[in-house]
Amino acid sequence: MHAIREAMAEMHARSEAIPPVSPAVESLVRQVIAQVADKWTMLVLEALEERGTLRFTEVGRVVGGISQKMLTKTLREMERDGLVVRTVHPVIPPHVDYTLTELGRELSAAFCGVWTWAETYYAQVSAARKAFREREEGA
Amino acid sequence: MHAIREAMAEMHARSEAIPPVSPAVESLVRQVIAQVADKWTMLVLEALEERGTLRFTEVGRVVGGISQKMLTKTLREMERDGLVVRTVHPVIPPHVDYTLTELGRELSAAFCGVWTWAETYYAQVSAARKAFREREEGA
DNA sequence: TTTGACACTCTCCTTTTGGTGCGTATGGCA
DNA sequence: TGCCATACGCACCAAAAGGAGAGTGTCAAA
Repeated sequence: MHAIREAMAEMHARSEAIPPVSPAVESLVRQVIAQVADKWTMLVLEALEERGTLRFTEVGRVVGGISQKMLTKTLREMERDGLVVRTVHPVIPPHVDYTLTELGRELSAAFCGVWTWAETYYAQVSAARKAFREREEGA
Repeated sequence: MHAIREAMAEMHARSEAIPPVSPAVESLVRQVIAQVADKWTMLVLEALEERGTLRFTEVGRVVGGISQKMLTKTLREMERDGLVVRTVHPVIPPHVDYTLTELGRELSAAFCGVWTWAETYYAQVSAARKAFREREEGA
């Protein structure tokens, strides 16, 4: 009855022994990856990379299709992680702008490969999806 | 009263004019990015990249901390997108194994930069987070 | 005869994600 | 006098993500 439970428990237990680097580092890296490999983060990163400094609404416009709530949240997290600098000009109406830090620019460069992959292979991905759909419809 | 509504509407309308490439391609690329830039997808990709062919439970063990449900879902999506090949050996107990396709290997290579970034800069990210926490506690 | 193994599927439940719409401060403009 | 603009915060709600646990089918070993 509890076969799966035990199997999964063992799976998790044994997985501790597998990582080649220290588990603490591995965990941190995964945490960073999980938060950084976010759709909006990638999009904002790209917007700031190719446009330089932008204001709040400008980021939204360039990214496109993002709600104010998610824009705020994404920018806050990026600021917290040291990817962007938030500069507030105390004027009325408020003026805030966002710029990538060196860390942010490095990350953007790292993601460049993924963008290139997507642009190079998106046609192959759609083809694969189409074939998959047809296979399961035929079944 | 409807200032925000109008601002956002205009934001979305104008955003159509900004992308440098065709909007259809842009949309597809974003779709691909959004699905591929997923935590579990990245982790499974890496597991298969460095271990070669793996069975279902082996993938789970190597990735670590993933539920069966998410493992199934992630592998199915990757199969659908042409990133992995799923081979069923009709024996009992069942034996299914997963291997990266060329497309999958290319994507894995593309993500390599992000992994490197995370490993290189995770310490800077934690430092940034710590500084951020202290700043907001002090405020 | 019971049990375990694999690779799932299904249901139930909680957590997270994300959208909408409202409120806010205040100097400048009509 | 009163509305507009910016960059949010907050409350409410729907949808999706994700985890836990049980069930499945069949054969071989205990």
